[in-house]
Amino acid sequence: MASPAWSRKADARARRALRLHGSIARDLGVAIVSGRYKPGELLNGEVSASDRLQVSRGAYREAVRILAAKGLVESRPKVGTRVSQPENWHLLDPDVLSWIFEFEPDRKLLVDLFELRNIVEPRAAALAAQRRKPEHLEAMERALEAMASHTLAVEAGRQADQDFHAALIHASGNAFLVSMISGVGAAIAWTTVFKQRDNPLQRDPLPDHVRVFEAVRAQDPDAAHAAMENLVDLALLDMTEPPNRTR
Amino acid sequence: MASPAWSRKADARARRALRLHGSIARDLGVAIVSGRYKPGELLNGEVSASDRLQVSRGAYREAVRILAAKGLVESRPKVGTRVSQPENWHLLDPDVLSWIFEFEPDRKLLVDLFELRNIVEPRAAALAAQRRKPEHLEAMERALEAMASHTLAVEAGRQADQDFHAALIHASGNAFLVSMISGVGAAIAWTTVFKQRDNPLQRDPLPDHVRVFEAVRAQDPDAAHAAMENLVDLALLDMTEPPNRTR
DNA sequence: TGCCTGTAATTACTCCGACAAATTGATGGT
DNA sequence: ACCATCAATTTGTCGGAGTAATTACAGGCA
Repeated sequence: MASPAWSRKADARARRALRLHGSIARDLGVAIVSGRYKPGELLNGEVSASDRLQVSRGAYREAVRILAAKGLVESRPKVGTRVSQPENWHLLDPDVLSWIFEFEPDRKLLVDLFELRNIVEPRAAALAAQRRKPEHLEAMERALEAMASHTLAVEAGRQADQDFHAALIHASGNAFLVSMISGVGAAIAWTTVFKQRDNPLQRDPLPDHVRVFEAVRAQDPDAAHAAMENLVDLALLDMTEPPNRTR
Repeated sequence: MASPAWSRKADARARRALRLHGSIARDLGVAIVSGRYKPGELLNGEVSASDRLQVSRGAYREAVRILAAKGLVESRPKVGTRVSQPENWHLLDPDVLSWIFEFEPDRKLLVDLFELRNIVEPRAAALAAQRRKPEHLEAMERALEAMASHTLAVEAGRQADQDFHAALIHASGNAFLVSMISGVGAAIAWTTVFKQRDNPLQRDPLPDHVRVFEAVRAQDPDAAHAAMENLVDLALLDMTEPPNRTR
């Protein structure tokens, strides 16, 4: 729970970048999604809360506005600000997603996320195979090359992985898919950090990606669908396989 | 609690419910998603903007925080608050969705939304067929009865339609699907209002829903998938068929 | 010329203190 | 017992003042 020394500086930098109200929102947000504030629970009044946090009432109010915009809380005059029921949370909001997977790799939610990915990405790949334009192929190819030269163990490699999926989704031409997957991809990449640290991946994920790319380039929707389904399934296995069963 | 009609009074009530900062956020939000403020454009400074709107800087700032939380704008010191690129908008946020479809039934986005629904809902129905519990079946059955007694022309009927889909998604057991479809369903229901007004639906959508329900009750994933796919396809046809080609 | 550094100006950010509005719960009257 | 009214509490709104950060420009240096 104590933040390691290496992260203290990064924390401070992040806090400044988030502008106080943002960092307050983040702190309250993780407290909510991690269950420290339970649904239905009433937060402290604005005056006492802002006083306890040593910030002005305005800054605290802006933080609450952010959380309310993401469906985490609801404030009403006279009654106060209470934590919303989880079914009202905007789980696909990139910030909420990051707050969830930043500290709490909850098993159920992780499985649900991959289930969603398994539903959406194969179909997106099929659409991409039908609609992809030359620039999409170029972007995907660049990402594949970057994945080949780096690895998932380093930041650049994970970024390339994200870039590949992002380019593919863009090629699908559906604005909602683009909006959804950008945040989901970031959350998955975040969990990959832990995964790589605890139980480094042996299998090379590059061939799976190449197969998807080939199918998209060949304008074969069914093959793209199958290849992407296979990729996501394997990724889930990689993520959930028991830690370090060396043998 | 049916809203009698669009009235000035209802608007005023809604404004009060949104608490000024919420109504400002809504106004700015629709202005952005409708293109009146273009991506990359710089909004007026806080002082001039709040002065022009005749509100305090605090209220305006809270509105901007809401929009920033939904990815519509980005504000930085010294440069100001600028409209984000559309690919950064949180399109699946319920508020953003409602702002988009409240005034601008953009053809492309509507098709994209149904495409998303076509991807997600059949698979969700299949999952529901595997995981549904008695309470889910009861909720779906109640919704079907309500759909039968009312019609899509009245608010109660549309609500029942939404309830049916919501119950089915809940039965899928995937938290992210639940979070996504709640807002999507509301947006689609909103477009249905226009649709019903301009070109009333002849076909009775109830049998399609019943087929989905039967498949889920029978725990037949494939049948549920097919029935739901058929339902969504027909719904899109109903929505996009040429207006009033009576003959 | 080209790059680097320091500085100034602009803008959002934060704070403070006060009052208004709304809703709940109690209180009093019928 | 019921209804209307009032008071208290909490969020909502307001205005102004000062702070911090970032850009852009100017100047020095190679």
